[in-house]
Amino acid sequence: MSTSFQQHKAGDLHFLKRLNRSAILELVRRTPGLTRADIATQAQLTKATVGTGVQSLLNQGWLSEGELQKSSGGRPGRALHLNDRHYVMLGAEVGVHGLRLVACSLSGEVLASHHEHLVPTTPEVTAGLLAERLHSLHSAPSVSDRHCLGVGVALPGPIDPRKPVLRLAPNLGWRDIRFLELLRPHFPKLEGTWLMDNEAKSAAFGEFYFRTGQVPDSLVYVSAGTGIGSGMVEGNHLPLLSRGLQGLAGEIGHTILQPGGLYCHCGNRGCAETLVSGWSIRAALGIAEDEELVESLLPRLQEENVQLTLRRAGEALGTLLLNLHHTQNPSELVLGGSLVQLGAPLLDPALAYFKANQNRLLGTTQQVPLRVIEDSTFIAARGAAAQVLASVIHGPSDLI
Amino acid sequence: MSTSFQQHKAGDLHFLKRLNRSAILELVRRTPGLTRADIATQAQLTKATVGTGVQSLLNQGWLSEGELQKSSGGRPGRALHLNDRHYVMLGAEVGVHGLRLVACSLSGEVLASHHEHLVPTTPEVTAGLLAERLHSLHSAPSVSDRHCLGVGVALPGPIDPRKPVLRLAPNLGWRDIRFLELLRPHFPKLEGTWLMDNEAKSAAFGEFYFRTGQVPDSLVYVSAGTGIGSGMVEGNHLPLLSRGLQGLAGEIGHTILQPGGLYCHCGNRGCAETLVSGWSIRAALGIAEDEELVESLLPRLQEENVQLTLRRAGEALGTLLLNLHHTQNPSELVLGGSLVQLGAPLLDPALAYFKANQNRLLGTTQQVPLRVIEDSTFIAARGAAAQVLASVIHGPSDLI
DNA sequence: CAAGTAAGTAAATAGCTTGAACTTACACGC
DNA sequence: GCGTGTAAGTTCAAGCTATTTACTTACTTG
Repeated sequence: MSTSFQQHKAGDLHFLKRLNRSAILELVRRTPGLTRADIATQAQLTKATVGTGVQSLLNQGWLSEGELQKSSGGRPGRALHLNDRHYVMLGAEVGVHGLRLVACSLSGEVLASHHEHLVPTTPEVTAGLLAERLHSLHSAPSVSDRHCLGVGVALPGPIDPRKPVLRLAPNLGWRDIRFLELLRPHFPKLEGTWLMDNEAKSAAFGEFYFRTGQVPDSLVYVSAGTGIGSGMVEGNHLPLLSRGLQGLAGEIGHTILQPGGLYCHCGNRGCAETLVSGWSIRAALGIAEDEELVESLLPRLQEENVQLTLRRAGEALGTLLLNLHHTQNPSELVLGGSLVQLGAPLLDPALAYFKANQNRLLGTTQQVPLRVIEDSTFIAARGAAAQVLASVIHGPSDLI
Repeated sequence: MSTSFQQHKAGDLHFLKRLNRSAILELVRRTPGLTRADIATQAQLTKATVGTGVQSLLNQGWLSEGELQKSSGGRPGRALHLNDRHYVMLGAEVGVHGLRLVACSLSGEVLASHHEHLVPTTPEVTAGLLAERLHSLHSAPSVSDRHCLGVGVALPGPIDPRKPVLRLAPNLGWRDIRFLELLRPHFPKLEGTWLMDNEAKSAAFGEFYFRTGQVPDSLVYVSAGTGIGSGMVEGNHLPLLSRGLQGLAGEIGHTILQPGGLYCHCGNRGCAETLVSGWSIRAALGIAEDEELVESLLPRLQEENVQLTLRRAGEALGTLLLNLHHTQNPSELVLGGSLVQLGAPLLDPALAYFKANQNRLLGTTQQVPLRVIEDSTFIAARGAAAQVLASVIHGPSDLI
């Protein structure tokens, strides 16, 4: 269960037709307002092919026609946009501290959302509750009249790359859970794509896929919360999300930053998470599990030991970012997760370290764009919805 | 200049035809001995399409027919193989200590090779010498009667992902070199693909692309020599080699393993290369630049300080491997480079650390295959040749 | 030796993109 | 206000590719 679409080795005429439809849709998605003529130029197709392709996408509710462009001497072209009123994707995140749900339009706009706190419990109970909330969201006023493309679920742990199994979620206490199998029976009628993925990977995918205009070649999302994870997306036309052999790609919280350092819950020594993570900050400052970490720390940011702890964690985070820079060198880095809300005491040392050291090797002045997401509440859920959309556009669906 | 082929967003009938030819060729390449019927099943094409496709590939010298398969009740199928006698690719590596060249058949067999030592000099002189050697290789008895698909060059530094520029080769003292532009004028007649890439990436690509039978989903090659670099390849049908925004993907020698540690030549502190690399071992043991590192160390392996130095370097190497495991989690790790020749004193601690700690997080017993290449003299050059082949098969060539 | 089975080939058919001609729609100059 | 120029978008016959169906080939089994 993933977003690595069958690289369709070969195909027939129907396959070619679908490929061209996908290409047209992707072009308009990435560059809203394109005319048929623009598409023909960019996709290397003839006007005729684009014309019929666009017509069928209009009929099926994927695209809508907009205003006329300004003429540049001849007949003005008609702008094309995503039809943002016909389809909807549902996305959800099962986090350590609660459930987050969104209903998304094709362009990534959040039509409706829901967030509730939840103490970690069994997969079955969680699935039941999530199903209930999904049903509510699906019947919300702005959602219920749309065709639903599917449901994506983001989970806090590594996913098997070959089958939809959550291998481990240390902070939920789950292991080898086929979460979709618990969820689907609650939706006997809802057709469409069902998928699940790691939360950092879903978030990375969403941040990449819903981008319009200048799209980066690759993007890494770093999720800093109870644990630290990352996801990398790459490849413009057919975005690829690496999972790795065991789904461990992006488990950067368990890269070693301090050989011989403190013991991590995984059993290794000196993991990044022993230096920067929700749990290590709790441990350093003696904050109990049942207290909200961010809420209890925000009033205490002036305390000296809090400042010191966060500065050290921030330096480790900066090192982690630099190591990603020298391992995957993404075109854009995005930093999210609940720890971001701790603000400057944590982030300033991290960003300062990264900015000061990223160009040492090449000696250039080009800075890798690094974006900090202040409120990442719904980022992973929205990313899971993006994965649903991508699986429909690039996958074997006959909706296109 | 790279191996990220235009993801041909869309296409016409001719494009589809070419796609199917490529798919057939790739299938036979990966699984020699396949029959037309097998191909039809695996590529989801009809017998008729496969028949005409195979015929055209036979005519063009890509495939050859082999023996009849054993019948399973009906007419036996005829085995298909790569025609390993018609084409040739040239690959070269410009290393810190010399030039390595190979001529490769389609299956990756080295038909002829050449290795010579060379003290670092200017790009122009190097290109002139390499051109001379390439000419010799091209006119070697087993090579000259074949059609040459092109030339690939592997270089010891990061390559710009958008244009064929070697941005930096610290150990050669080069910066921003358009090496192909120095090389091509020496070959007024030789048509075909010309490309250059980082040596670890070329090596990774070759190890992945020439594999037959069970092909891993992804592969990381770690090149341990004067510096430390890596390359990752992913995606079975259309192998993708990530370079990153600035070509820094795989510069794992400059990931920080020891915050606040020794200064690296890049200006940062605690880079992996300060702990494990040709130059850091030289520095630790006082071996001069003009001595061959491996040759001078092999007789001294019993010395206590040598053992200690190599053990510490080995532990750092093990950490590096573990960090790759938790960042990219490749299906297979391959370790090459000149330092491998130092053998057990360096490798044992590295492999032991990696094996002991790779499964802590998931708690499984599945071991990631880790292959050590004893003699990696021609690995990168052969990989560059593989990239030439891939660019012909997947690129816009009309040879297929 | 006949029947059965599966691989591979040949010819007619269906479906997609193309190319060229055509229509539409605006801008510009007089 | 009108004619000309330019470019967007549409229409339809033509060309090309994969498929479908029927057929031939070639070996195994009873």
